Amino acid sequence: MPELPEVNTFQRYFDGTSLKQKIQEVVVHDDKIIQDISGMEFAEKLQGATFLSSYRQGKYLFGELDNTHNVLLHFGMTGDIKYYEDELDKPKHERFAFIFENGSRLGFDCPRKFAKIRYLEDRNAYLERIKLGTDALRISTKEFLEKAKGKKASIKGFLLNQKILAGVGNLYADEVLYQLRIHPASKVNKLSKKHLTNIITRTQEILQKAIDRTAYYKDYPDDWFWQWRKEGAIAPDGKSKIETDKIGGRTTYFFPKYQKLYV
DNA sequence: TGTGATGTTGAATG
DNA sequence: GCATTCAACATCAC
Repeated sequence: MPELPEVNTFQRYFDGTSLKQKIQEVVVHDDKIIQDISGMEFAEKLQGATFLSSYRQGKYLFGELDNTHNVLLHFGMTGDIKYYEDELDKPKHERFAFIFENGSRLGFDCPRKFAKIRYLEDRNAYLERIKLGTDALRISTKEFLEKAKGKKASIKGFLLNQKILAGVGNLYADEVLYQLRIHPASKVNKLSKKHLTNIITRTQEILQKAIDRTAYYKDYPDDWFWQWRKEGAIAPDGKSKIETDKIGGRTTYFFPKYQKLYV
């Protein structure tokens, strides 16, 4: 699920449900995804605290507490949050939940347990330490071009690198390169300044449109790539067949006849 | 039944 | 030292 538009949608949901209510208790069913401290310590730190606001950078969502500390929610591949009152609505793979004073809960669901939850006293120090890149929606063309300079990596791998820009994942990277007819294995240093400018501009347009549609794929424009992004697909021109390859470490879908390779 | 998945990390490699 | 690649993590669905 969660790339930048999905996490942005989670953020709105979090803001709309979980701010400004005191956390009465935290229940932890499985503390595998809680980093550095035990589930019990996590619960103790949060008991009695209140989320006042949130901050998102790329796929990283931070709940900002009234004591200036932060809770980092990173959703991994299968993380999700759900606010509910009735126990019957508890998500199937809930790993922990905040219980608020009004009795409602914010449950964190995660079947695959690749999510990472952290209690952070100093958010900026953490971001500095992991060298998380500028948010993909906020990066300037200038900074993007600067970071691209001399890079020999594939454009796909470059876009996926969260230290370069934060927020683009496997699906949206394929989407951008399809829309611009650029082969994902093209080398960054073989792409023109014009290409690179188009890439960052189109990336931002796509992410923004996805956000406007609350990351709900069925509402995306008809000509977007995601619906062809599967084995056996035939391009809209009715001729070229889809191909998959491992590029930038991830399974990549593209139309080799339609997307030009620059190497 | 085996395979791969909307992600990240640290170790290995060049 | 730097840039880049790859296996590993845990579970589920096709």
